[in-house]
Amino acid sequence: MNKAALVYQDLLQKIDAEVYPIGSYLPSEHQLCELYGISRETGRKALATLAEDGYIQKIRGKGSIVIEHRQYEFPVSGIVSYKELAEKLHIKTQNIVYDYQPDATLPVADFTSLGIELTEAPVTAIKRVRVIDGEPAIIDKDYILKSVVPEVPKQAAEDSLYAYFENQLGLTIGYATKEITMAPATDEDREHLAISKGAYVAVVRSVTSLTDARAFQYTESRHRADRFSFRDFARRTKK
Amino acid sequence: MNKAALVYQDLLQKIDAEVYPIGSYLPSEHQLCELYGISRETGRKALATLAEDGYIQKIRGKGSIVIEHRQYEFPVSGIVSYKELAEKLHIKTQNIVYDYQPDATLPVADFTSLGIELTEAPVTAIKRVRVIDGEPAIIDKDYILKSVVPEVPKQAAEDSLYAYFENQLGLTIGYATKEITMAPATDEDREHLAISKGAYVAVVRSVTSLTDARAFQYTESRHRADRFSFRDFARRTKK
DNA sequence: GTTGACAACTTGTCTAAACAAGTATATATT
DNA sequence: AATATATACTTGTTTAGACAAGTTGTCAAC
Repeated sequence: MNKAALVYQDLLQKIDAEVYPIGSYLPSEHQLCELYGISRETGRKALATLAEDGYIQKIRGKGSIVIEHRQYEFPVSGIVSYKELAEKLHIKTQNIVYDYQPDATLPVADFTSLGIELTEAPVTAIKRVRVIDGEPAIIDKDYILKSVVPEVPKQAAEDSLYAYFENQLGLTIGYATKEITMAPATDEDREHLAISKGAYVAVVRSVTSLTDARAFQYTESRHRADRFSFRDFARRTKK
Repeated sequence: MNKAALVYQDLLQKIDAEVYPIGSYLPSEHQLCELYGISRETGRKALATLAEDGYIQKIRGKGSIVIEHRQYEFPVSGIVSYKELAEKLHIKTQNIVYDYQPDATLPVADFTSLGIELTEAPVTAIKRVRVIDGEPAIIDKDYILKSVVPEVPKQAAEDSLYAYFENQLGLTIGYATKEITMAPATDEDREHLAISKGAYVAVVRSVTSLTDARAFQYTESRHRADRFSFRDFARRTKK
């Protein structure tokens, strides 16, 4: 890990431990240089990341003040795998694969020189129910491009897809785009989420890409309304 | 504006104009130095911001590739004022203030040395209906701390609160935390949003702070389910 | 007491340089 | 033909320094 990331971690840990409580100021950039034996720019990078993640607010002429930061809330926030979150929050969760299609196809947008073209691409299609504290809360429908991941063992889906991609295959996830909407529950939703007729679900559609910019996974998550929560931190930027 | 921001804008404009289409590479960092007469670190800052905002993906050893970027979708994304979004998307919108309380109070969390204390703080309370293309779509309930903004004219609420804070008062908005949940529609929702019994609404609660880290505004937005959409771009970070 | 200038802090911006590390291509070797 | 190697690109990390600009307290002048 690089120096800036190490300083970031150390400062974050001290913020969590209230060595630097909410409302207090972190050491100045010059002090960070001496404390950690780093250059100012390196310290500034650590501070910039803390600001980006919503832990501090930098104030010119004054310093970096620790601001209130709400922890991750289940189940959608940033791009963290379901299992990582569950472990972080010490929640009992279960993963039931109720549909597994190793040889399906999916229409995929292809960016050719002249506009967008739709082509049928081979995918592995997986449907899962996420059970939280004994109650079914989320349906996940995953479609994984075979051109990037030739096969996805059923066992990987029952455990953690992210762990399989990153630890087993050595792929590195880069970024994802997400869209959240609301929709009336379908028959499939009602069956697996145990909800009544006329109820609504939160639908989260996302496309995940690797660090080399290859999009390889499309996911549709359907959440029970009473269990759904999404938290976000945004900065006002004038550009 | 600083050099990095100027380069950011110029590159972004060229991405939009497809001088650098999706899938192509931007000029290398060394080339940016010559093109814009800047140092490498300055160019890297522009690129880092483009990556943060989801326009490019940097690949070590290769370059910065332009990736697909979905435009803002109405109505919640980042921290942009309602009016700014409406103008950007050329949407006909109307702003009806149906409740205006210049002298209300709100329980506010106070972070003392020993835990959190709730105190009643004087606020201006405003309730508005956002009408999009002739249809009521959102209810906004705003509570603005009088200790920061002594008074909010009704006219400002009918126009744009952000414009009033930033242009009239010279305040600079820094950041906001948001939480999205779903809830059954209340009588108030049904009355102003013209929806039927048993329907659901998307609830967006947010706290907005200034750049000096003073939280000064609490907002609860209630969206008609069929009009609600939220888009997000997230990077996978290993820390 | 109030004001104003100053000094000493803070963060913001920008530069030039060096080295590490990943990618791609041409070239020589087998 | 296949393989290894050199090398010329790319981005990633880190440093040391300079100057700009916002904040705060001190102190002299009024």
